[in-house]
Amino acid sequence: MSRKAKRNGGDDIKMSDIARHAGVSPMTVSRALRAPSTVSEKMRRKVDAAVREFGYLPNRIAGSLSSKRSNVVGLIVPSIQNSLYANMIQAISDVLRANGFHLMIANSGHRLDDEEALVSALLAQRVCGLVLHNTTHTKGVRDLVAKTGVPVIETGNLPAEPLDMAVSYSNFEAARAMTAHLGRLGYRKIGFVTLPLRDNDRSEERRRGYFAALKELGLPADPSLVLEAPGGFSEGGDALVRLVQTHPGLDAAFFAGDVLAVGALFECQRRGWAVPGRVAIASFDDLDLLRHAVPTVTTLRIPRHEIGRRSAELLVNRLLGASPERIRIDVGFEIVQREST
Amino acid sequence: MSRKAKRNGGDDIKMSDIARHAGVSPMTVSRALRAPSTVSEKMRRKVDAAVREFGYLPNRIAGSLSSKRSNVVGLIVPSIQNSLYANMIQAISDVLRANGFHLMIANSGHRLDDEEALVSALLAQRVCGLVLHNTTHTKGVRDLVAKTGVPVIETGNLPAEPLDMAVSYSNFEAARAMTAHLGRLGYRKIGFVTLPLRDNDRSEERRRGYFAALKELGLPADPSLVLEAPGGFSEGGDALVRLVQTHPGLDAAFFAGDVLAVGALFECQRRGWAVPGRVAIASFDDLDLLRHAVPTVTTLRIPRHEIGRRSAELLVNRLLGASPERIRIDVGFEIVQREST
DNA sequence: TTATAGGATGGTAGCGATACCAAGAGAACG
DNA sequence: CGTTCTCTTGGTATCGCTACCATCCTATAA
Repeated sequence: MSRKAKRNGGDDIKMSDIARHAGVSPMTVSRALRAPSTVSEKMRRKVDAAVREFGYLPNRIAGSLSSKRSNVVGLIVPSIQNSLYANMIQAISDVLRANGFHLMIANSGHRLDDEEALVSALLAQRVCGLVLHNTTHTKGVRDLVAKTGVPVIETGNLPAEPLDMAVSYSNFEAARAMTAHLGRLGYRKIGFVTLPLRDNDRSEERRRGYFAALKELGLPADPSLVLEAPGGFSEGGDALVRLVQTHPGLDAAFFAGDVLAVGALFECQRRGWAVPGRVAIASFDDLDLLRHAVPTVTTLRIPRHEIGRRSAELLVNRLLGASPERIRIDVGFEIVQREST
Repeated sequence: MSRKAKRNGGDDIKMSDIARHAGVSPMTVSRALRAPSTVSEKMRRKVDAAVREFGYLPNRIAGSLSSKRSNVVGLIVPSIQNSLYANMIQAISDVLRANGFHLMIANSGHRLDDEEALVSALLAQRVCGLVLHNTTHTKGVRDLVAKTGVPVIETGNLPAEPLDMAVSYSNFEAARAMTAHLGRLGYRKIGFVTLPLRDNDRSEERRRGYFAALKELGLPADPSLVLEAPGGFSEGGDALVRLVQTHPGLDAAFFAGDVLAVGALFECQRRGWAVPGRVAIASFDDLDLLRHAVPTVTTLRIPRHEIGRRSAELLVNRLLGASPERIRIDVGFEIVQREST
């Protein structure tokens, strides 16, 4: 009673069966299915008829082995449970599907070692391309990528030296721009709440951007204005409360994660703190929610969908024959000024 | 310059190479990797050394073809862009990974024809199991599943007659329970806002549940109290406003989608309508957001994570040898009474 | 000691498709 | 009318691994 027994529900029609029943050679069946234009009308009709009659499903595993070509792309995200990745995944999935590719998804849980294990596993499955939502990798990952030569897209941040291709925005620039924006609006005591920094280059970059902007604004860099919080609504609220308590003069808070920002906003509503009267709130990433909350929340719009789309397009082009070259695309970002600041 | 050329970054070490370098037969390598206990300590060490030296990655495509066994499970969801599926996907992904399986994800965009095309495609990839977030299928899907005999999990709703295995809650019962709950709280004019009904048995079931509850409560079934809205915050707000305008006596609104409910809540905040003073709001699905919004929102807690986990567990058990049997698991739901009602 | 079982290895034959080359059938040409 | 060229079609040899069976070796029993 192996898995095998289960898979064969008694059918398992193969190409040679179709060929026999259609009165043609297996090669003709193969061609009729993959490149109909190379086969005469008559043959194609015979094959199509037999395929329909038996409900034949070509075995892509065999096809891939034989052609040394696969149509599955691997994607590794830190967490599936995050709507921010969802937009990107959707876009990738759509572009791939339109080009006959499939998507294998795995999540690394923000752990670099797990990323390496997953890259290995996906490569063993012989994926034809890889999308990594991460730009710092273990040596193992770099070696594997180099050795196998699979096309790789890195995203989530703009690496100085991409493994292969990168499509992203700069977390550093985005955080800097938002902080500068707050400064321009007249805020002088700006708190910063970051997601965990460990194993996460994105968070680290954002924090650097925040400090860079403070410097440019001529504001003091006060480390006690920076709080690290795990994701979640409550954590955002808690962080804001702590900041306000330790810094009575705080006039704005920049949250490097949209859920944190919304959590903070709710906390303000609960406590009756006017936003932005008592404290201004700025967020990172344009969650739909932020446009509808009361007040609406100032944030950075990151073109997540575009990132996904362009990543998949680059990958597909390469798989379809484009010559390999290091590409680094900066999709940029946009500050969306709303009521909360 | 085929894709092939790209894939061979110059390496492509195969099992026989490892065997040669380790001074053993290919079969021993195969066994050392897949069932180390069937190989002597000495052999295993030789093999491991060679594997590490060359950075050998077994070719699972070849393995699958040869063994007629695959370790990839296919998942089809209506849309990836929905945090509600995200919880389930995460759970599935985790369980599968812990058992050495991988996940191929596709989205049907709520179109049954697309679902069929995807089932075909995934079956052609020879996935060893299928999870469908949908319980009404085309004949084509039913035939394919029957013919190939792949284990299938249906979820998203409790089908009367599952294709194979089903893990879900009852949309009908859930909607009925919430409507009854509102009735018990004393609300008498309860609006209902549903997601699009077309090709979506879940929405349809929820609506039936709403009407069933009204009947039990002895309340009139007024079709004009039911509004169909595409998903989205704005649509939720719009729907509520329309309901209130056409039914001045409306005292509660039940939204069959969490985003709609939150949109309505924001609209109330904007208009200064007290919730639940002016109108009570109830939601479907326990988005984290609802627990933190102001006011917190009464809703139905659907154990999405558990659904994913149990689905994957059932699948894995079957793949590991459990005998096939129709299984239908009702994971239930829970009413979470909060401030909004 | 010889017989016998059982565990560890190796050899061989596929898995179901595709690549590549050879062969046959017409069409176009001088 | 034969030759060359192009378009279709078919045969054969893999692709890289695993199933299955044969073989061998060592340990235990008789």
